[in-house]
Amino acid sequence: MNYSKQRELVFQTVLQNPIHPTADAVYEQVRRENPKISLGTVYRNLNFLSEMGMLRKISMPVGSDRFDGRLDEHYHMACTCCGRVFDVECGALEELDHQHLETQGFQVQKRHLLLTGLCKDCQEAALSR
Amino acid sequence: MNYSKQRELVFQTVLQNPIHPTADAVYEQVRRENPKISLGTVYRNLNFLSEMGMLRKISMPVGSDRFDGRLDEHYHMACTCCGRVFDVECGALEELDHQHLETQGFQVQKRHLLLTGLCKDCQEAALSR
DNA sequence: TACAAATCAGTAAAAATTACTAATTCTATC
DNA sequence: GATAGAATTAGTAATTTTTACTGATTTGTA
Repeated sequence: MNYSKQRELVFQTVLQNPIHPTADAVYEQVRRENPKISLGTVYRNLNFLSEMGMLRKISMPVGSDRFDGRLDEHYHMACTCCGRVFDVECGALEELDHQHLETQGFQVQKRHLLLTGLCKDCQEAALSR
Repeated sequence: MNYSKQRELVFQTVLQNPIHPTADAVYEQVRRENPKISLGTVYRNLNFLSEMGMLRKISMPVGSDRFDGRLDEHYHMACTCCGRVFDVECGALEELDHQHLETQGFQVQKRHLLLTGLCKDCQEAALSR
C-alpha cells in the first residue's frame, strides 16, 4: 500500500488540511508541491484511500464531495451560507446501528452524519445587515 | 405555492414513491403522465420543494442525489451493493444538536444521517457464491 | 538488473446538474 | 370573463464534477 509519491502526497495533504477540502482543492494544493500531478491521479487516490479506510469522504447536499483525514468517530456541520464544514465530536452514534437495523438484517459499515445550518459567523453577518 | 401542474406532479410522484428515487427516476416516472415535461423542470421543482421543506434531498456517497417524501424525522441506510436505500425510524437524533453545537454557536436546520453497508439480500447473495 | 504489476500524466468522455431564453401558464385584480 | 404582471415551462446549451482510457513511467520483487 501507499506505493507512489503522488499517493503519499495526496494522503498527507488531506491529513494536514483541517478544512475538509474538495478534490479540486486538494489538487490545487498538491500542485504546489508537484506541479505535474494530474487531476485524475488526485481523484483516483482520494477514492482509493477512502475505500481503504485511510480517509473519509463526505458527501454534501450541495457542491462537490469533501475529504477528511480524521478517522475517529465524529460528524460534520456544514454552513449553508459560507460553505465551511466543521467537525463535531461524536456522542453515541454507534448505538444507532443496533436499533432497527438488526431486525432488517442490515450490516452497517460506515456512518455519515451531517448537520446543515448557519455557523456563528454567518448568523452574526446576517444580523448586522 | 404549488403553482403549476408540473410541480404538483413531481411532488405527488415523490410522495408516492417509497424507494427514494433519483431526479432521473422521477423524470422517467412523471413522463409517463406528462410526456412533454422537461428534465430541467423536474430538477428545478425537486430542489424548490426540498428548499420549501416539502421534500427531503438525500446526498449519497456514490451516485446521484435521491429524494424522499417522508418528512417525519428518520434516517437512511444505503446498500453499497445493490444501491437501494431503506428508511430507518429515528431514535433521538435531535439531541445531537445541543451537544457541542451550542458551544460553537451553530444553528442547525437539517440533519442528514446515512448508514452504508450491506442489506440482507446482498449478504445472502454473497454467501451463496 | 529485469520482469510484471501498479500507477501515472494527459486527454477525452460520461454523468449529473444548472443556466438561459422565448413562449406559456398562472394568479390576482378589475 | 378579460387582462396585466409574475412565475413557470420546454427545450437546449453549458457547466460542473467525476470517471475512463491509453501509452509511458514507476514500483516492488526475484
